Amino acid sequence: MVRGKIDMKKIENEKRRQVTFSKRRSGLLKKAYELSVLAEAEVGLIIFSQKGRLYEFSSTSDIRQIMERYRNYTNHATSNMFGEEHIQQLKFDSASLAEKIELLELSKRKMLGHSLSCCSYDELQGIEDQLQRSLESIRLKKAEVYKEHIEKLRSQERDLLKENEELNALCVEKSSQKQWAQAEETAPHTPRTKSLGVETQLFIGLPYHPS
Amino acid sequence: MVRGKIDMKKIENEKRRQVTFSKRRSGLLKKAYELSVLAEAEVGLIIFSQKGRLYEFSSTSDIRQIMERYRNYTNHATSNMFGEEHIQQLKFDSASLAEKIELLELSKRKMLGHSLSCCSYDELQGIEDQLQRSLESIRLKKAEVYKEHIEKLRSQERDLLKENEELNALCVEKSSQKQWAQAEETAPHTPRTKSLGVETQLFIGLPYHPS
DNA sequence: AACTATTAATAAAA
DNA sequence: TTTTTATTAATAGTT
Repeated sequence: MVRGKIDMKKIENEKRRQVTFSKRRSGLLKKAYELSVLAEAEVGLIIFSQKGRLYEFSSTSDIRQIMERYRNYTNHATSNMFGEEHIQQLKFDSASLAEKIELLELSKRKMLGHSLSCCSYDELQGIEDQLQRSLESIRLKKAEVYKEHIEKLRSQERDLLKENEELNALCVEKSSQKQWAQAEETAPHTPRTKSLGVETQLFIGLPYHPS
Repeated sequence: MVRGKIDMKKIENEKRRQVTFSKRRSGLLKKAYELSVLAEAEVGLIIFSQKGRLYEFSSTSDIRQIMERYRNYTNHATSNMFGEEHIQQLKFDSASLAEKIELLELSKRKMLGHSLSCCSYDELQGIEDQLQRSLESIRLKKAEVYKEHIEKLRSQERDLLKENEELNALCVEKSSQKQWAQAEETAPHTPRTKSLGVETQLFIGLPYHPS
């Protein structure tokens, strides 16, 4: 290369080898950087010295991303479900979820009237307003549910009254058809209704029907 | 670099960038090779072009060896980080966090008076009671903050009045010293203290500073 | 892809 | 190691 071009083979002189490693290493890292910048390429470079020391360059924040891309590129068959990138993603997800929970819990505590020490007056006012609005929503909803419930009961009542009426009519009809009039006179209806089960109670429950 | 040294930033001209990528890529690969030979280093180099094409160099037969070595080197402590068990754990964590968020968000929506459709009457009543309690907490806290604020203002007022008094005394003293007696009599001090607002007090209070 | 002017890299020395 | 120096290598712009 320079000033006495050297053979392209291992430098046997340890000192010289060490120096050359040091210089060329930084040159290589620099060139890797330049390529990634100038041509917007994704470059990952790993160097282990003879002594086992690690030097690296990555155009991305984490060289593992590039290693992952390499893995996907070379054998996309092997799903990357065990790739480090995937793990990093999962960790990141967990962290952001945890953060979200933190915020939600604080907000909830404040809504519950706790952890208020750090609140400014304005924030307190904001929470109060929100609670007031919530209370209104809740009360409206409650009234709505209550109304529905009443409505349902009324509707049931109407149905039952109607059924009752029909049953009464049926009874009257039957007794006249079969000409049990005499028997009827000596033994009025009451005993008959007495032994009826569930149906009967409804029958009894609504005697004051106006119609 | 050469013949019109270029800025170390992305080359915008696509053609030029492509050419530079090509030239520098081979230069980089060559240098990586030379370093691995001369210094007997273990070198792994991965390059992805902008179009996603892969170029690589490895001093070993398989760059994965180097990637593996890298992984061992960087997280020898967390050796089990690629175990399936660990991944399952992370997934489980994420899922339970997400579930927790779901619950918190629903609870929050209810507290905000939304998503009430699915609530029973009793639940609505419970939320109302809670909101009512929260509102009380908030109002107590608000009152407390308000009181503190008032107290602070009062204290400031006291301090300022005191300072004012001292300054007045000083003025009187000075005016008599300087024999301004006549001017002082026609314009007495009182109007000065009368119209004090918080900011104004400081503003007005200091022009009379003795120094 | 080849050429060439010019800068960058670096081997050797200090 | 770092700096200096002499020399080659790399490469930007051009053809």
